[in-house]
Amino acid sequence: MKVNLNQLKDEFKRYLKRRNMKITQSRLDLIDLLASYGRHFEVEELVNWVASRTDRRVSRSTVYRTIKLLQEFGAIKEVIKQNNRTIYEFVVGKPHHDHLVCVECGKIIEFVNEDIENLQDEVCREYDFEPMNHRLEIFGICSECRKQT
Amino acid sequence: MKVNLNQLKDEFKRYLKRRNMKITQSRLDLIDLLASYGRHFEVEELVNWVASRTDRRVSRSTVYRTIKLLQEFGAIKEVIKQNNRTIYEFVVGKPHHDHLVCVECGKIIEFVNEDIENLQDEVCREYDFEPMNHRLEIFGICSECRKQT
DNA sequence: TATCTTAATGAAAGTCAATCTCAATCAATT
DNA sequence: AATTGATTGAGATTGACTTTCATTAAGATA
Ligand SMILES: [Mn+2]
Ligand SMILES: [Mn+2]
Ligand SMILES: [Zn+2]
Ligand SMILES: [Zn+2]
Repeated sequence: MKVNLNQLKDEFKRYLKRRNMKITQSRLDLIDLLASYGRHFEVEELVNWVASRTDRRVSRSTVYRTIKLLQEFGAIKEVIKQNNRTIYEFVVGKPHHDHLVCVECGKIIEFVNEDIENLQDEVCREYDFEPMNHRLEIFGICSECRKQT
Repeated sequence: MKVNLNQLKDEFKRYLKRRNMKITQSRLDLIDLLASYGRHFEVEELVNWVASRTDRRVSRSTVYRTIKLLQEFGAIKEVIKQNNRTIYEFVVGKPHHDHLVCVECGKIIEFVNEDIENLQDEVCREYDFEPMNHRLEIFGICSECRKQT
């Protein structure tokens, strides 16, 4: 699914205004970068990536702060928590999905399953629980890793 | 579901033997303690709890090492990963289940849903992925917290 | 039982992701 | 342009977890 970046940035600007926050260059740069990044990422990875683009420096602090902000805005999500590491994903324009994680090679497989989603909603209704977000991680061994001896 | 503690400990002892590991007092103490603990827990909580039982000291290092060992043995599982904290559960004698987590009050609600489990297996088959374990966390607001204000 | 081998332990140091502090800077309003 | 207040960067700090290594204890052997 294609996203209109300008439209996204406008929404983000409005979001910042609503929260009495300032529209800074760092924030716009990061949303730009993330929109084009195209894979799951860790924060430290992003810090280095931003640092390698010499045209503008964004500190580690700001990257962490902006990641949190973009989560609240809804543009990114924590999708995998494993070994004290957090893997994020830019989700704008992507339908919701969950993940299979190979514990051997680290490969991440995405899957969409509406039936599971619906059953989750049913469970929440049963417990009068208002779901905000969820994370389903299935850890195991991918087919390629199983082939190797 | 009731578990026979002695039987569990015997299995654990055999498990240790198989791995050429020693049956130590710390290890037996911890499995004893966990079997009677009866709620979700964090490691630090356990460290303190063990420390408060003055009859025997078990160091933080040993608690961490044993937690990992008991995970491999299959007696405990990481069930919630939130805000850089890990919540564990003693699972012997409990049917598999997943969790609703209230982001307001921290309450944890357990639920069992065979349909979701089966659909997960289907997804894994579809991707030729061999699942080892999974974690489904649904974050939201519980009914009590929604009532307030 | 005494002896021997080797794994386990505890205390402290180390690691690493994430957060905090605070002076300097920048956005936005007037 | 001046003012106000949020944001930033650098480095310090936190907190969960791991590692190191000298000492202790399990358990095999005689
Ligand atoms: Mn994904
Ligand atoms: Mn549980
Ligand atoms: Zn793999
Ligand atoms: Zn609640």
